[in-house]
Amino acid sequence: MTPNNEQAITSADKTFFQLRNDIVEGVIPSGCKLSETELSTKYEVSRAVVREAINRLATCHLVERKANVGARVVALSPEGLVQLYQVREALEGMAARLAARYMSDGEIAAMQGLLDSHFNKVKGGESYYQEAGDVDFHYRIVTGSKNSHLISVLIDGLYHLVRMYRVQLGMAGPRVTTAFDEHRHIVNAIANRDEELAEILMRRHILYSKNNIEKKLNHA
Amino acid sequence: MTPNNEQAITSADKTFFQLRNDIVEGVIPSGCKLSETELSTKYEVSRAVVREAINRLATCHLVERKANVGARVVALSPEGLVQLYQVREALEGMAARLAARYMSDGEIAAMQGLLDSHFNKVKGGESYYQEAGDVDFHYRIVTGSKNSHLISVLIDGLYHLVRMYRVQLGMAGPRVTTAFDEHRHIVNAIANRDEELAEILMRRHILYSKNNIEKKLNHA
DNA sequence: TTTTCTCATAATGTCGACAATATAGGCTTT
DNA sequence: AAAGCCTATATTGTCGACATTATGAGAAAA
Repeated sequence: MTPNNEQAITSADKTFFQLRNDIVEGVIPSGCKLSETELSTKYEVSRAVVREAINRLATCHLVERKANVGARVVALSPEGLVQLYQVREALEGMAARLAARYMSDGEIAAMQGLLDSHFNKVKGGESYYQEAGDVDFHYRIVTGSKNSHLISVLIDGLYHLVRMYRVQLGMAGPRVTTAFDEHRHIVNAIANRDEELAEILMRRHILYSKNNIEKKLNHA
Repeated sequence: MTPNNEQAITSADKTFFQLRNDIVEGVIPSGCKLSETELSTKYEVSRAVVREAINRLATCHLVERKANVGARVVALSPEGLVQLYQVREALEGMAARLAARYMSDGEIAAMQGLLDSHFNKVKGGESYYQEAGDVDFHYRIVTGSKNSHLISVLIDGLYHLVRMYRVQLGMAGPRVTTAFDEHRHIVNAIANRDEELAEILMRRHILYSKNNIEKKLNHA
């Protein structure tokens, strides 16, 4: 799953996390209307809490809100997926560039070690680690950029949408070993402090990933 | 001012716009604590609407919220400005690329006309049009990308922070004619449907702009 | 039968009150 | 006098009730 280092303080936090998970996992289906009263009875909290949770979901682009009408879970579409990956390409490309500039030698070494361990596990046939490893890799690059805007937009926002597409469109997909090679090349560029190359490789990595998903969509 | 095509439906909308403007313009100073009770009496609305407004400000990164403590207006810093422009470079670069791909011939022609009229007005000495023209130009590129994520992150989010830095650090600045040339080159690339060049030029344009601001900050 | 208007209903928006939490100031203790 | 604890107070978090708005069913008119 997603590494959950965010912890719920208030009741609204908890409700937000639960709702977000239910939406990403498809328990609450795409396009579904979110009734405040209904959810408040279901989750056993007041409407104010549900309202705040829904507002936060809206900032993640997981739901869309209309004044005096209500909120609906975002509709998944091929165009939406393309747009999502266009933004990922821009932001994560920059994140890789900044990671090459700002990550400490220790952080880079840790990331290299991570790749090794994931590679061994995947080689041993544990397909679970493919997804988890990919997620972990991208998280480290983004946080390595030390850019608070990049971190919040990607980790608090877009990544949940990415996961939603993956889960609901059944993206377990191959592309395992090739993706690993791409990860390895990116980390090498970062280790060499080659900002330009790191950005280019990350952008191509995401572009390939998008093409792969699009191909599946069209075949289905 | 900012072209305000967003209209307030609910009371929370109105309060949000007022608060946002007061923060950007510095009426509520950077770093200031936002008391819910205080603001609710000042703006003559209930605490619930102030709360919702503050939450929305938090999603714009104009205030920072801590559970059980409250919200403070974001602190402006040289590092924050650098990070802001790093993200702008990535996102607006991609926006220019997509604008070259998706903008209609009519939209491009309109943008060229806009540049002409702004050039004439600035040549006539109306310095107000420098800022307004720059804002308008960047808005058109972003909306021209037809990418809803780019549009919302930039226009609903980062641009208000950009304006806040401009206003409060006194960025009226020269760089008028050179910026105009850069705008012209970018539009030409878009008109030629040269995605690669449009992105590169936009990124350099924003990079120059950042360097210019940094220079001023260091001199002050 | 189709269209339009009206109204009932159910949802969202707003409000004031209460509960839970953080913080500052004073008090005790060493 | 300094440090730590504790209480008073003010702020945020949560709640249920009321106000306002959108929407669909049904009646009336063409």
